[in-house]
Amino acid sequence: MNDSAPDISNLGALPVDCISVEVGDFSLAQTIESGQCFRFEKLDENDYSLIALDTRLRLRQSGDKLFVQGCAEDDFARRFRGYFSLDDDYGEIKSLLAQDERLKTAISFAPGLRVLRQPLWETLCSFILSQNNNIKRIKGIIARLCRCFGDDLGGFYSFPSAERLAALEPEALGELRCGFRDKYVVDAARRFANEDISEHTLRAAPLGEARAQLTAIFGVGPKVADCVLLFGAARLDAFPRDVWVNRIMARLFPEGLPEFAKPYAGIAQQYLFHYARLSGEFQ
DNA sequence: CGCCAGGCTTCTA
DNA sequence: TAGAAGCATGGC
Repeated sequence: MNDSAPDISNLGALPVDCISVEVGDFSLAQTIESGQCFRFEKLDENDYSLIALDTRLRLRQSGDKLFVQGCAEDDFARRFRGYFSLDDDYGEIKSLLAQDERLKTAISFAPGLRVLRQPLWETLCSFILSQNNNIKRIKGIIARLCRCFGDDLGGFYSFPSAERLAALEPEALGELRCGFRDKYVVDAARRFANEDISEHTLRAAPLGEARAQLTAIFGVGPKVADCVLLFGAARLDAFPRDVWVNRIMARLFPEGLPEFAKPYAGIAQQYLFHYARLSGEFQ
C-alpha cells in the first residue's frame, strides 16, 4: 500500500531531478504492463511508479522521450539502461523476427515491448508467486513480502534477500496470504542462498542444464523456469509456455517457431503472449 | 455465488 | 507415463 506511489503533485513543470532519455522501439506502458514485473503502479496513461534495483522511479513517456525521476543520469546509464534492455537493438531484432508474417502481425500489436533484465533472485521468487495466480494479486503478495521482510529504503522497501527468507519457515509467510506457494518460496530461498543455484550456470550453460537447476526447486516447473531464465538471466532463447502461448502456438505454429527466430524465441514469445491475450482471437 | 488465475505436485489408471 | 484432481486465495 505504502509500497507504491511517490509524490506526484507537481506534474506541470519538470521537477529539477527529472532526467530525460531518448528511446526508440520502446513503449513504457507496453513493457511495464507485459506481466514481467510486479512492483509498479500505473499513475496515469504513460505514467508509472516503478520500484526496481533498490530504487523507486517515476517514469513518464512522451513519444521518444522517457522522463525519469528518482535516479541521476549516470545512474540511469549505469543500471537502468540494462534493466530496460535499452542497449539492445530491437529495430534489428524485430526486422529479423518479422521475416515471418505471423510474427510480424504479433509484433504490430506491441511494437514497443521489450524484455526486461531483472535481478535473478527477485525474478525467481516473483514467478514462483505468480503461478496459478492473477497479476493484481501477485502484486499485492509481493508488496507485502517486501514490506514484511525487505529493508526500509525511505518510504519503500527493498526486495528481501534470499538469505533473509531462507532463515524462515513457510508458516512465517502467513501474512503474505500467498497460499500453497509459501513452501515453494522458502525452498527456493534456501537453494539460492546455498548457491545450489548458480547464476553463472543459468546465464551461460546450455538451456537444458540451466532449466534443470531451476526445476529442481520445489514448485518450479518448466514455465516458471523459462520465465526466470528470460527475465532474470538474460536468456533470450528461453521460451516460457503458459496457456496463452500454448494456445497461439497450436494455432499459428504447429511445427514450432522458425529456426531463424530461435535465438530470440523469448522475445518472440513476449509478442505472441501479448497478441494472444489482447487480440481476442485466441480464447 | 462460481469461475478463473502467465502452474505445479500428487494421485490414479 | 499420461491425464485428472487438488491446491490457497481473492479478483471479477
